[in-house]
Amino acid sequence: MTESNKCCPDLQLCLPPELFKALSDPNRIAILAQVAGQRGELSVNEVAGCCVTDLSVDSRHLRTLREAGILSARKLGKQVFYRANFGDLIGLLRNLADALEQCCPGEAVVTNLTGGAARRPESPDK
Amino acid sequence: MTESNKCCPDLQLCLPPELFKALSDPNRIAILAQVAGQRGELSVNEVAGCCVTDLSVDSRHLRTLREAGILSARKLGKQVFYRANFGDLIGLLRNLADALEQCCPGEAVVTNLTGGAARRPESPDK
DNA sequence: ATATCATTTGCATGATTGTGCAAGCTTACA
DNA sequence: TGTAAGCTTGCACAATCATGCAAATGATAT
Repeated sequence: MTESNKCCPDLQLCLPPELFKALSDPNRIAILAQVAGQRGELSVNEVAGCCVTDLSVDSRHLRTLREAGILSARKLGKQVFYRANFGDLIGLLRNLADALEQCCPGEAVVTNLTGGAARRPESPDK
Repeated sequence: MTESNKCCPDLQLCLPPELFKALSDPNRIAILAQVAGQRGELSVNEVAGCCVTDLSVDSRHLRTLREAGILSARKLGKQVFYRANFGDLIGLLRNLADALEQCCPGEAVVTNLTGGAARRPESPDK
């Protein structure tokens, strides 16, 4: 490549692979939805109640989500309570959406306004 | 769990693990940023120019991103041109952010308004 | 047809990951 | 103190994945 990243050189900064990796497992998504769907916080035991996997597995998934900044944890007696870090995650998603939108806006925002002419054949598929 | 997902039972639908898995690799992120940073479209060769990995590897990464709906491809002669599906991705991210925001808004949006009392020690860390 | 360019695919390999079980650790309680 | 509850960690194993090389496919040009 002679010229690279003309219009949004730091788009990569909005796309942390570690975050997406934390969200790339179906069981972790189920756990996240479980925690996020609760008003307050959930203990490891409560979270594990909705999973078919071993409790130790769920504990590890919770740890992964916490280390990714998606959940936060609080120890209370014998139990550890998890809750969703909504604010951080929402902010990150909005930032990412905005960054993508500002990146070559001609392609981004007005997909439906370009009319049928701009439509292209999807997926060569072999 | 006796009761599950009180306030947002279908949050999981906004969190497709396959999409996040496609975004979970640093090299794929670099490729995505490369394609997204371009005004138009990029051939496989052009994309590969910015990567240290083998061209066949980049071809596979592009395929992964295409199958995740993040990129779309168009064959032109011998070459295959990729471009970012900005609209779809932006919409998905915004939907997800909105879903999270509407999910237990007391916890989500006004994190700073709850005062210091609700603050909890982060990360038990062992 | 032959050669060349652009891309994809088959295969092998090393690394990472998700999982379950058992053991360990921390806290609460008798 | 001892015992149990709640959670984490060590270990092993199977599965997935990222990677590079070589071969194959598709398309254009000679």
